[in-house]
Amino acid sequence: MMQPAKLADTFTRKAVVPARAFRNALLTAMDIDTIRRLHLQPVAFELEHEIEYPGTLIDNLYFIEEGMASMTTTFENGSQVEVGMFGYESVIGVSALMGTKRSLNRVYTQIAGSGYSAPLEAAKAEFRLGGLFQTLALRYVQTQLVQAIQSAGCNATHNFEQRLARWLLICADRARCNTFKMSQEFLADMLGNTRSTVSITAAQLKHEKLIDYTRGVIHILNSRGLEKKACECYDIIKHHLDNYTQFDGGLAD
Amino acid sequence: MMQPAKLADTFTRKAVVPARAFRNALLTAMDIDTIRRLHLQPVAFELEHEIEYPGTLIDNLYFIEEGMASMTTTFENGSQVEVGMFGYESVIGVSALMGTKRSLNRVYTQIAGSGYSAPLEAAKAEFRLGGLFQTLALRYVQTQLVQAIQSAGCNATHNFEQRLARWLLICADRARCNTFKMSQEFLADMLGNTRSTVSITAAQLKHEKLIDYTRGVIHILNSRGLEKKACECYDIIKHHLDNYTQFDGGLAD
DNA sequence: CCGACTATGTTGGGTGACTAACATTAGGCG
DNA sequence: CGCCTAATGTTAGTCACCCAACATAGTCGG
Repeated sequence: MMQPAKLADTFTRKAVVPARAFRNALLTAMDIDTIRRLHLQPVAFELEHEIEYPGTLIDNLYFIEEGMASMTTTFENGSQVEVGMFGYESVIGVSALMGTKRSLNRVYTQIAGSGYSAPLEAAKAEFRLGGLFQTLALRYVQTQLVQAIQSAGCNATHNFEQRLARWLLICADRARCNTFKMSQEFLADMLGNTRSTVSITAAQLKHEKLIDYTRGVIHILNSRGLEKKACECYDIIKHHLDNYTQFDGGLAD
Repeated sequence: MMQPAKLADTFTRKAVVPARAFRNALLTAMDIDTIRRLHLQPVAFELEHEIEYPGTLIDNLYFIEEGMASMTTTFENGSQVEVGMFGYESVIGVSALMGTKRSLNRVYTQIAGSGYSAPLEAAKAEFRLGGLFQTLALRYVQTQLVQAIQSAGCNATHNFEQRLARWLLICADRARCNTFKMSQEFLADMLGNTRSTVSITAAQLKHEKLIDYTRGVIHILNSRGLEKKACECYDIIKHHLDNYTQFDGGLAD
């Protein structure tokens, strides 16, 4: 009832609808019975909407279909750094399945979009069954771990241009969109650098016609070229994010 | 038979031995039946022994009782950075329970010690039961994620002295030992900096009587003082590593 | 006791990024 | 249309750290 017209049919008429009616990678990989047991509710993610906040009880899992969200840590000195990105491939709140009741980091919408929520209890019950949902959730956690590990190394070794290029590419991949609203101030925060540094580096990329931007709207013009600027971390993270729902020839081998 | 005298009794005589005969936090938290089903075998971890290597099939889980191991990523430019530490609180190879068949990162012994191995199949079977072992393993994965996330942010914002102090403290905690063999060259590799930087910073800490060292042996003289030098990341990581096996008043609340 | 080696100290020059200003421009809005 | 504000450009001075090289000093095997 609260679902968009087409998807509502999936539930109310109990039609055998192909799972790919979903735009979220995890939901797409699940069978219709699992989906039904998750009691999904459509959600809109408005810009800057806070999906998780440190110390708050996790009561829902969120599956993003459109848009992008960031996970950040805030330090005592006030600086915040992004430590994970969530797009259509993601489920937010899995740490609640891992034994943590409260959010550890802030997660909030960077690119407005939509998705579904699932009550934590339903998700937990489904997880306990040990079936496909558990398998997928665990594989996603593993993917998140890969992201964090790679970021840790990347932040310690790669220069700002490489990291900026990587960030833009991953963002575009997660949001399935080459244009997004995002000020330089914002990018500086995400990458843990200053705005003046962003300004200089972004200008360089713009000059090389790899990206374009004006007043808070970034456009990726040449992803191939940008990939050459980015560090290897992009390929590694992308590979995991793209393939973790695949069971043949994928990451499990 | 391959087990040390005292522990061998635990198995062969089927005596009701308190779980705290173990020195590993996870094993300590498990009941004797679970332990038995894991088919543990004692292992010695010699210095620089490679426990995991990227691309290699994971066929055992390892529980460290004494000593310390590091997980590192190696980049195309040849530099390697540490992205996780394993001590008595750890189990190595959990990613195999999460759906990855092959190691993604290198894990090797930094401080020689000992522990137990469990055949992957036994561990998987136990995990599938959905009992205490699954709960603990998942909570440990969550802990690893916290470590990686915190490191990612830390590497992006905190200076070298803070990170060195943090590293030394965590190392000492993991190995339950204030003295360990570790050259400055090595520390430089772990922290993704150069040896000359380590030399200067370590000399400073030595001058302030917080640590002492000679030719590859580091001694922590004043952990309190060192904590003041370290960034907040130390407290956060320590808190998770120390408490994740606790079910009351711990992290789950 | 003597190399040889390993671990540490030290330095000078270079650079990427920071801080803290101030300058400029594009859009939104009345 | 013109003001206001948010976004971006730019600069000078500074700092942390890198690189590469060389200096020194314990330690170990012969």
